[in-house]
Amino acid sequence: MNSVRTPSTTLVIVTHNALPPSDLTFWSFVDYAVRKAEQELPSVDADAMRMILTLSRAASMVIYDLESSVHRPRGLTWPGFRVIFALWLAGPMEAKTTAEISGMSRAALSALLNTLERDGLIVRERASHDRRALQLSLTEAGYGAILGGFRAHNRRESAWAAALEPEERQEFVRLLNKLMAGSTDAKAKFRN
Amino acid sequence: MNSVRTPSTTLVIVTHNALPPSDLTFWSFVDYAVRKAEQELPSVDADAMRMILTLSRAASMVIYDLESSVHRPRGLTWPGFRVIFALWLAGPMEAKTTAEISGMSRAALSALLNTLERDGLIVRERASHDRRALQLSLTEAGYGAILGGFRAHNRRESAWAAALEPEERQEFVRLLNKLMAGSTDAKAKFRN
DNA sequence: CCCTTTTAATCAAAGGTTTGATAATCAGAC
DNA sequence: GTCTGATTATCAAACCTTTGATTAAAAGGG
Repeated sequence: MNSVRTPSTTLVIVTHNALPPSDLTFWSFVDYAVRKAEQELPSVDADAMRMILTLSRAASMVIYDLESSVHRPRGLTWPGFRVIFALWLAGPMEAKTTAEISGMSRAALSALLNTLERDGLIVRERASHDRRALQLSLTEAGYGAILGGFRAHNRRESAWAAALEPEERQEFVRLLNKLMAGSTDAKAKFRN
Repeated sequence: MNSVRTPSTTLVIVTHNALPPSDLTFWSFVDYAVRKAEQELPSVDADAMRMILTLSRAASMVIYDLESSVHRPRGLTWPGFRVIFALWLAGPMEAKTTAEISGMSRAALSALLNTLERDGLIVRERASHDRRALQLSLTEAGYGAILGGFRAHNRRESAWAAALEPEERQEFVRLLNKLMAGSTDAKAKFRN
């Protein structure tokens, strides 16, 4: 276990990258995992692994913070926020479009709309030109919810963004855009 | 609607940032949303908004691709993968630690373990030193699943990472780390 | 040693997601 | 016009997540 105990001192021998699993955190695990995977599986693409693991965990932490500190206290879930956010900025639109721009499948949106409609935030109406289609729009309450919710949301975004210099933020966005631009090459699978 | 039709041509007048909502995609909505929010709410911190929106959507796309193209076809969900991935690299450990490093609450892990145990991928055992605690470990099947699953996962990570130059990947990871380092300043809320 | 507090895990209810099926409507071919 | 195939929305089952109890065991103070 790399530790030697005497009556008065504890000597810990840290070998390159040891860190007892019980001291790992969600974030420090990234480093640990990449090193361990390289030992375990020499053929691993460690740079790619580190990049994607770091990206997914960072996003997870930011989103968890926004949802739990801003939206849940106001009675909204993260997906619920995404939907009324889209309706706020893009205006009334067909459900199909809402699903696309808020990043969920048509089936997931269907279920989510039951809650949003019950809570009086949105209205479902049959489209006039196509009787299959649904037209979605915000109610007054929905408009109020997104206005207040987004203000608080954006304040929290500011707090996060303050960790980077303005030029770093710009470079960061550029890199994310470049990464996504390559998604077609990577033949990535997208939502229905 | 900014478009004029003649018998032989269609002239589209693109005013700075118009784009009918029905043509928006999950990704192009980022740009649209930031511009629209600036009009709608002049006090918005647009840089922070763009940064966090871009981050969350990029991560969502990458994760959706990995889950739907790699893990679901192999019978694993994304959270299920995260758990056996952690057990693979950090070795047998207490459930509390597994929850922390795989990024879920203890309650969520409890539910997830029912599935993983039923599928024969992990074993739950009572810890000897503390009869409240659970000791988790991979079964042979679990080990096989993560080995094959991670190889495919890492190949897909490589495909994504190929969009950036090596130095860009490094800078990208540096920026993500800096962003997370600031999370304490931002007083972010973390999972239980 | 007993009592209180803390900690580990689970349960319960409500909600959101996935995949795969079903019902209704539209669009194009004949 | 009618039939066939595509499109829109919903449903159903299985699963994961959240918050807020509850149960059981350990830790600490008197």
